Amino acid sequence: MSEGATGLIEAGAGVQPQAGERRRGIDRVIMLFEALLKHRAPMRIGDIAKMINAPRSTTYEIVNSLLEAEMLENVGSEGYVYFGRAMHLFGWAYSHHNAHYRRILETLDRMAAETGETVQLCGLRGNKYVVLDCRDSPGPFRISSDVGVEVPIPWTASGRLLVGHMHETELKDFIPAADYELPDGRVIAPDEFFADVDLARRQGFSETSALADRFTWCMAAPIRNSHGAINTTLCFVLPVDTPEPRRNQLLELLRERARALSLAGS
Amino acid sequence: MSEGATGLIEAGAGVQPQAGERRRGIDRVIMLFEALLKHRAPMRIGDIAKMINAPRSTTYEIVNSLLEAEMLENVGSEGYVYFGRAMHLFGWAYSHHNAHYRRILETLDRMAAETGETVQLCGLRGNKYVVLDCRDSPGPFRISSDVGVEVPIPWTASGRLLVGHMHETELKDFIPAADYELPDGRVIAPDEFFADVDLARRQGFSETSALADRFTWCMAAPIRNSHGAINTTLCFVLPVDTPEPRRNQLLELLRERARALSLAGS
DNA sequence: TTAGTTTGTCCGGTATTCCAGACATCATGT
DNA sequence: ACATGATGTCTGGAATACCGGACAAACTAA
Repeated sequence: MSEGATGLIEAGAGVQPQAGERRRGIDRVIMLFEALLKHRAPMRIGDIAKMINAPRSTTYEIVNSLLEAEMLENVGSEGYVYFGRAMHLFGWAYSHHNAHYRRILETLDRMAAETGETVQLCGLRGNKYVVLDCRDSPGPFRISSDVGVEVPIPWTASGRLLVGHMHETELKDFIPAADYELPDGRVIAPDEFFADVDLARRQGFSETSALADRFTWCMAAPIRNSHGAINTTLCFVLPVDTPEPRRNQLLELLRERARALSLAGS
Repeated sequence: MSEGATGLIEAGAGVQPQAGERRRGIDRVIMLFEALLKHRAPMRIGDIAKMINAPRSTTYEIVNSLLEAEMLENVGSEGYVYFGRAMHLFGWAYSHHNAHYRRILETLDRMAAETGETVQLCGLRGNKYVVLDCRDSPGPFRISSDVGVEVPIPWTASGRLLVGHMHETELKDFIPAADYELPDGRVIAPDEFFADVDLARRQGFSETSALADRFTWCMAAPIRNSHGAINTTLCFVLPVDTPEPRRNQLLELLRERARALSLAGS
């Protein structure tokens, strides 16, 4: 247990400043992109070098190659770089290459329009939960900037569904111990979490209230791929004080749409 | 003149099968992504190797690295790979990192909803024109799959605006001679094109009818960045037989919205 | 001014990546 | 049955990509 699982993510920024290790250009590139994603804002080359723990000269060379390929882009007056136009095209290609994903995005649009609530598409990335796309409620000010930000699985309703295929022993290895601690300091008992996962699997949806955030009620329903596995979830993010009848109505809609998007019958 | 400009794009697929040339991993990665984008569908590793002219063993190693980073993804039963989830997140980060781009996308949504027509956001990529994003008209069946596909500049209305900052001599070097030939075999006289570019610059918009496609009328208006340069264009794609009054009305809307999105006053 | 920090570029050497090729499997066709 | 071709893995060796470090220039602070 403990945190053996994090060992997989050796590219994690910052840690292990062990010097003198030569690495491949490809690996540097991957680390660079993940660092940029984590930072979520343009960075200067020197800072990138520090963040991915690479020599400055190497970083310059890599960044220049990527700039030329438009995978990175100069932003602002001097020295800052961020993702470039090519990335946008690659990402667009990813999200439209199959009819399935396109249908999911259309559903997202429709649900947001019909209900006026915040709708999200969620998935896993390594051993963390991420929002893959979202449509924000026009009402409350809730900025849609958390797409791609990694969040501990136990903090989320979707997370409980997305790990539904794992046994308890696997889960213990998979989820870092630190991830059971909520942002406000409370700690979720792992056994309680495992029970939640089990419940979510049996009832085919998951709800959390005031978990990662004291003011939100989250509900998630699974989208299954052609093998019946859960790749992504559909998810409503509601104000906690949403009246129960409306919650039930929305949950019904959510489950129906998620079922319609799933590829395999039971 | 002739086609000296294409020399810049040495990563262009297929050509120059000269063997025995060692290349950096980074360059292989870039070529791989561009090949995938051009192909617009999942590919097998062996075919990728041929397409980017790399040794098979090298290609396997690179692909596996990228798979692990989720920049590529296995698709289908066996052996096919395409862009992965990480690409989607990187691309999302690109298109949302600044308020400007977000406003552009919202405008795209609004214009599509208001008019029911096909709206596109266009830009340059190297010496080609590309659609960066689009909202399709619900009416005619026009599939929105041309985002990211490179098209010769002279085929498009937007292209005439996007090269407006260049002198005639620059343009001659910049645009490959072959790009003046339309898909149906007609050839645009370069001088005529230069005159079009000049006209577009002076009147602040550009229109083409039945150019790249016999059945469409395109109109484009420039979005200027804070330096007054034209980075992207907003564009309507209409049926050629759209009545003139409506065309004028749409053109007015287009110019107004594009102006509102531009950052610098004149 | 001086001293300190950061940026961008360049260069020589070596640790390593990338390449060529072999090999076992599997699929397909005749 | 055999022949053909593609897939995925592995290995040794040589070309070179990456690294450390130096350098000039620009910027800041006192």
